[in-house]
Amino acid sequence: MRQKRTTIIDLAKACNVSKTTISFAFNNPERIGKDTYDLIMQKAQELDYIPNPAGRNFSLKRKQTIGFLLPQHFEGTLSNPYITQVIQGIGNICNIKDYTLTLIPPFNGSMNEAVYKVSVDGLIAMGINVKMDVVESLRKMFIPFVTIDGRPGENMPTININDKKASYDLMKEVLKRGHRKISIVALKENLFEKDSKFESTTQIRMAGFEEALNEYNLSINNDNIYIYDEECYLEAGMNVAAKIVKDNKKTTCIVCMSDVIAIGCITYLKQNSFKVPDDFSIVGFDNIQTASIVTPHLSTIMQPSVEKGEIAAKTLFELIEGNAIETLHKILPHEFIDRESLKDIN
Amino acid sequence: MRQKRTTIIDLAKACNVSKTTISFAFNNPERIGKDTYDLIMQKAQELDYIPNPAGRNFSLKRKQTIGFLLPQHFEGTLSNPYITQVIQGIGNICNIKDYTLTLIPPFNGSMNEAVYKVSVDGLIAMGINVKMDVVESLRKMFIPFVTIDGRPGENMPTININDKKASYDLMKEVLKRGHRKISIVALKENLFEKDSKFESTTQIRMAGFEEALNEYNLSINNDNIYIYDEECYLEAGMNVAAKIVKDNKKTTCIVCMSDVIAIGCITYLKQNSFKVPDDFSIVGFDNIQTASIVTPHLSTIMQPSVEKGEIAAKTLFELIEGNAIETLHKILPHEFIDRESLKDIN
DNA sequence: CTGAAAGCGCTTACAG
DNA sequence: CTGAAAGCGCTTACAG
Repeated sequence: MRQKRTTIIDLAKACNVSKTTISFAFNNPERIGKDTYDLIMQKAQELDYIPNPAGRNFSLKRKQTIGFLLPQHFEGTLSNPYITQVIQGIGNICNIKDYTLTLIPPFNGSMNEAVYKVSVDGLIAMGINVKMDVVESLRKMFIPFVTIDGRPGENMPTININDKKASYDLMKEVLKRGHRKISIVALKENLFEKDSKFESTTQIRMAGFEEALNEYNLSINNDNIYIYDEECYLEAGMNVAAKIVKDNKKTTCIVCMSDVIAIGCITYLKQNSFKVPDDFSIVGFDNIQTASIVTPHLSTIMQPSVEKGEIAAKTLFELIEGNAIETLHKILPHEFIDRESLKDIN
Repeated sequence: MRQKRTTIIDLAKACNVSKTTISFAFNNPERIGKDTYDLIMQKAQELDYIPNPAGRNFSLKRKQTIGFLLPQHFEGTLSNPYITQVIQGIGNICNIKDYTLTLIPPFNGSMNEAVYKVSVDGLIAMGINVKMDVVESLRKMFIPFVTIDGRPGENMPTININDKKASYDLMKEVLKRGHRKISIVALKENLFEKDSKFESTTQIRMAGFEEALNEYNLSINNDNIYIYDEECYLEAGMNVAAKIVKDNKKTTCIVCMSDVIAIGCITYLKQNSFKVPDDFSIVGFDNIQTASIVTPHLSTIMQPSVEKGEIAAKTLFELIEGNAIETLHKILPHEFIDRESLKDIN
């Protein structure tokens, strides 16, 4: 076996033709003579020549890949089925376009550094805001991008559900069923959102909760409403349930901003001989598959995660191909799914 | 705002220096004078210059990304938590190396075509065999690669558990508890394995099952053992459970090659008022997180999925960096996890 | 401390 | 039908 990969020059020499002709053989065979073509293909076989996509892509000023900016490191991102499903959706479109999907973790904690070093035709991010550094970098680099669960801003395509309404709907259900002592488990803000000057999804959902609470003369600062912040892991859900039990505030319902956390709560409570929903009602957010597997089945807000990814990717490809996009800020439907974990205590 | 991305040439002109100097400013600032450096940085700001990683990478003959060859399209791959965890493991190492991870779906159904078009420093694949086309292509392209759950072959690093022993252990437990009428749900072979001349993980696990069965004077062809092939989806698990019920062969235990399928079975059976494990015992394979969430908790074979990914990635980076690797074929430990879904019927 | 030039592996407008 | 040459955006050995 040879020592280095065969290049177009090696093959050109071996065939006594120019690089141009080799290139044509592989990309526009109709432009060259049959004999030349046959010779080239035969020699290509002999020399194990496979055109190097890196060279081709560089010359064509494209990358044949789009990027997905992970909101956190891999472990924190891929352990959340909601995000995994968004990635599935993006992937479905990549499949159609024969593109690959580059997963981009923060480079030593910084999204912006990651963006600097990355080579993609376009980018999808979660939860970014027009005013963030990343957005400015992306613009300087002329990299098209769209954001999922980010705040709509000028000239930045976004895909969202109506988070405020969704969380309002969720809390409203909880209140309708008679719950007045409520523990809210919010999402710890991610890397993008650390900067408190930006409105985050967490904050928006809080506003939705508040609106529903107000209708019942309650508010987030009320003595009966308790707030917890957690990372989005099953274990975090178990820990927060332990805290809630220990705090002993007579909470009747735990409202989580994520199914993963809600399922963690259920798991902990069951392990510790509490009855769900008799001792504690629990609701979640996202409607991941496990929500309908866990016992009791989790009542939650369904959001179309795969579709979010698909629409984001479709939009991104429009941008990459230089086409106009119909709607800059797309809002997808959500729905309260009533299963077993929310009890009517009226 | 300008119309095109600023290049090194634009900046060189604006600063009245050579491209070399610009390049040094960004990569070896100690090699140039302070004044020149300051000027360059200031102009870079003004002109929104960010070095183009595509150019840099191409020049350096690297890609700063490794690839993961998806065994199927995105949806089928990412909906399996086992694979998602392998990807997490790979990602953990990418994080350390400041590399991105490129997910590569088959290009119109062909892994080989995908490989042809892709530009990565190295590749991790699942379930490939030395004799496959992909392997030959990868070699022609001088792309280092390692395979997870593939058949060990010369000069191809592999990461596996001992699948034969693991499935033997699993079946042995089932038999020890008195089960004699057993339905086995095998994995439908994936793209890589379609070619029946290659030994697949499915086949190896079957051999492990057989070995245990033989010890009890049973065999796969025995009248009491029923074989089903299914894709690795929850829905497929539900369907196969329906079939098993309908076939009415007095099966007492369903042995699945994947937790996803096993959980699908449980879900179906519960929905249809069967008791697990009283009416049917069920065991799985992988030990995904949901295995300990579903009721009854699933007894299964644990395999270290995240670690598989991590070791694969570490090995790949050794290859990329031209270092020697200690063990060509790594075998990781597995373990039978006894939970609630396998009943002793002795 | 700085620059001219060659090179990374291709594509393609242009000429013949 | 085929080729010489310029170009994609950088890096770097070499010279001064």
